[in-house]
Amino acid sequence: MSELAKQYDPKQVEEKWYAKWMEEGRFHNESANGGEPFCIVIPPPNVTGILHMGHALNNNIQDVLTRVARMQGKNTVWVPGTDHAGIATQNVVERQLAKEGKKRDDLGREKFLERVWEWKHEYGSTITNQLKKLGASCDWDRERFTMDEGLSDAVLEIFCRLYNKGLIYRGNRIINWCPRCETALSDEESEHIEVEGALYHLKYAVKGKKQKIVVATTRPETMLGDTAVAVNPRDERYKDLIGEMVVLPILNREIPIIADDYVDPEFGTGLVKVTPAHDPNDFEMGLRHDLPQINVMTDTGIMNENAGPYEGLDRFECRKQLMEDLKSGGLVEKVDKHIHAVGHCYRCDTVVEPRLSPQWFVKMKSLARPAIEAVNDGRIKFVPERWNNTYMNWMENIRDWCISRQIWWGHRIPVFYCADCNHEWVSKTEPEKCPVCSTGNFRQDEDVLDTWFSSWLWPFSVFGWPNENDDLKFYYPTNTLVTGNEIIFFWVARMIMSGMEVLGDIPFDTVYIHGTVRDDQGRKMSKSLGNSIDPLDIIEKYSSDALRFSLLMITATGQDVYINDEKFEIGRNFGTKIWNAARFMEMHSEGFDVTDLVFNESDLTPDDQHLLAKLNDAIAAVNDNLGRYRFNDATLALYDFFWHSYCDWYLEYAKPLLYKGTEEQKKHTLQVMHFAFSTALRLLHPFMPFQTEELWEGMGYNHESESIMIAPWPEGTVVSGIDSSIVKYVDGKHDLIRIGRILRAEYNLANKQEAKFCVRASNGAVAAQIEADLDSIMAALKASEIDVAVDFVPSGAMPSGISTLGTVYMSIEGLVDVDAEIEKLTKELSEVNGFLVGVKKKLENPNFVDKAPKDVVDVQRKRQDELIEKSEKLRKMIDMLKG
RNA sequence: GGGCGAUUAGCUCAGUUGGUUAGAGCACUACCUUGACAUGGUAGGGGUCGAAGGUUCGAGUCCUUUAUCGCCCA
Repeated sequence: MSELAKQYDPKQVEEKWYAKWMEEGRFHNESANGGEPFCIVIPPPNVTGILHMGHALNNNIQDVLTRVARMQGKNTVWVPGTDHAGIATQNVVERQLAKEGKKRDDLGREKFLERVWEWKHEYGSTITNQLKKLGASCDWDRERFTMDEGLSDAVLEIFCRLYNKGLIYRGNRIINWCPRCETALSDEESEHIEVEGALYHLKYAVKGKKQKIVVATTRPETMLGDTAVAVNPRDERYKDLIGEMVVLPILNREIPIIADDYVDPEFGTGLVKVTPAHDPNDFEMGLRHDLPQINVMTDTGIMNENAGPYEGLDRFECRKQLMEDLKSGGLVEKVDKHIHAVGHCYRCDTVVEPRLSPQWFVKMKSLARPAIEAVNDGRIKFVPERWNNTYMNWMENIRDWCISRQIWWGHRIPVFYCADCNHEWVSKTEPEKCPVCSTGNFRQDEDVLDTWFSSWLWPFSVFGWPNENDDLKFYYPTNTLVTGNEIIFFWVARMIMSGMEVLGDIPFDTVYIHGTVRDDQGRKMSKSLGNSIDPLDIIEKYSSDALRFSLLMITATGQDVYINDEKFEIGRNFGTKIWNAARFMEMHSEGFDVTDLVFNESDLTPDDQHLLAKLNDAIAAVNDNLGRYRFNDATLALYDFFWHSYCDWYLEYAKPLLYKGTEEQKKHTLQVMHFAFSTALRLLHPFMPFQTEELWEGMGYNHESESIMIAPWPEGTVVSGIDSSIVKYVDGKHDLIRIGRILRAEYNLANKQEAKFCVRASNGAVAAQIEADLDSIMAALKASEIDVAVDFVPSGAMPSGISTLGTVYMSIEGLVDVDAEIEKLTKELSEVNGFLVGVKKKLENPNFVDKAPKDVVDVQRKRQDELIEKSEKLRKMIDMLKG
């Protein structure tokens, strides 16, 4: 046993152990080692990312699951990695270039990609290094990156397979376009945010009539691309207008009034403008009515030549200018405030422009079917279960996935076009010639794939798919996927689909969805709000263990977590408590052999049994709660055991034995203590890996296993032969001690003052139990003497309280100067009564009650109640003393 | 508009299948530097469980209605 520092120094300890674990290869495993597999794949963070509290929570949970499985002896692998975050990373490097006054086009595609790789090599491991600070026991030998050769191969492979199956196609459709990133986005990447906009009511003239009609729109600038006006065919108001032409203001284009069921007669005026090139519904309508599609904007959101006089204006500038022009032409009926959800780019927050554009899509319907079944029949379980609904709802209404992006950083679409014969084909490798006409005159598609098109393969691509191999066979399907709700659609659902499609099997059996980490006002942590709490700061200030333990303790299953700095004191204080308990044991363990913790069960005292029963309970609680992903309850059980059962009760019980007991008693007590402590330490390890390892070594428990990481995980009942009636007796004893302490507190006995107690036990058996156990009770109560009798009758000044084992009396004779106490209390009583008279007088005065502010009156009422109570208490005490 | 979640102590939250007196941490009050620990100990105050109705021997928990807040989808 080495000597424990008086104060625990987490910084040095945490660094030391992580390095050592790495060095000893404790995180690594492989299929060849056999056994029962346990595997988690990390939700790969953005390579541009820096660790935030959400990551901390997410990885904490994964690490707990991983460490438990490892201790259970499973062949455990937690695969780490990052994704290449196409748009985000490209943005970062473009910003870098901008500082040099350059654009990506200045470099060209190849040179630009070199720059991105340079950036990746320099900064790309920021987040993985931060994960190490958390204590994440990832198998770093298996670290993957979605742009790695192997994973890129998987992407091309699946693309070709789906293309050849007809599940990938190119189509000219309305997609979400980010004018800042200049790329298409998938529906999921356009975040709907409620904004206060306006509903503009515009007047269009009906051709050949004096009549003007009014259409309502939220995006007036798209009017320039209108090719029809639509009404509901059943709308009586406009029946006569169907088939007429209207003249589009400004451009004076003549467009028809059409009838379509899509139009909601209740919305706006019941007349809507139709812009097939800029709205998905209008697009559909346009197809039904064979309308022209007029795109009025460029890639960067500038009005194009179709916008007539507005060409060259930014879309929002155009909106302003156009409205002014219409207003001065008397063509605006009104402008109403209107709150609506507007799509924003999830990478740069720019307002997304729905826009007609040729893009690549994945047909999702047939992929979704087996994925729906897998969840429906319970092969994949969501925890909490309610996320099933979210998943199902999305899956059952799934739309095709736009996978092409007009950026450079990513997997280039492996589609080739022949310039001579127009043949289009896919190839994983760079082709030499057109397979149809053999010309070398062909080109590859310029676009790259959505980043999620690589991460949806993650559970098997990390194991080398499409190459068949033992690791893939052994670890797939993986076990638990741990993630936040915000990527159920982006990632979780798609992984299930790809897994079912490619391997015909689920990618994981459980999806645990944890909550979002928020600040203490419930706001999402964000850089722009400046309310982020950096996990690294918390580690610096408290410790990684404290961060981990606190975070799990305050995170109820699936609920959002509200945090502030102070919450992490929970974990720090808990760590300190355990450290000091260990130091206490160490102080008394000189000459004690920690390798011999086998005690004779028949020698167990009531308190021993009570402690060991609580240990059994804690083991059951931790295992049960982990099984149900109730991490907060698991940590609470540990907290309660260490702090209350172990420190508050057992350690205090042990003190007299260790200080004054016989050698036999000392040895026995230490055996029980070390047994319980080392067992509980193992139970705590997944939650506080560093400190538990430090203590495992410091206390000398490493004779059992070199590292606590691989010590056996406590399961089931670790001590048998515990008599539940004795455990119940000790509960009663604790209650009795509590009552005794209340008496001491009520009479203000100083700590050092010993008091005489009497217990009228509820029956003879209990009396005998107490008699046999008197020393420990006397120590806990600082009693000079305890009389135990079933028929005790108090005499003199003996206040009492009722405990489950019987009535407890405390003699205050000699301890309290009765006369002086009576005098003191009487004085206090008259003072209280004086106040009471004053308050009553006030409250009986109707002027006061009616005219004074309610708050003030309430304060006085409350004060009256308090004074009455106090007065009665004092009178009782005085009577007792006079008694 | 549809779906989901939340509403319990001053604050942040637990409360599982309906079951004794509704718990924890923080904060607060009093006392305590005793021999592990003041990042601590002992004791204490603090709740009409958002509102209304219903089912039940019994409701924080189940049902209905409703209010407020948040999230997702359209």
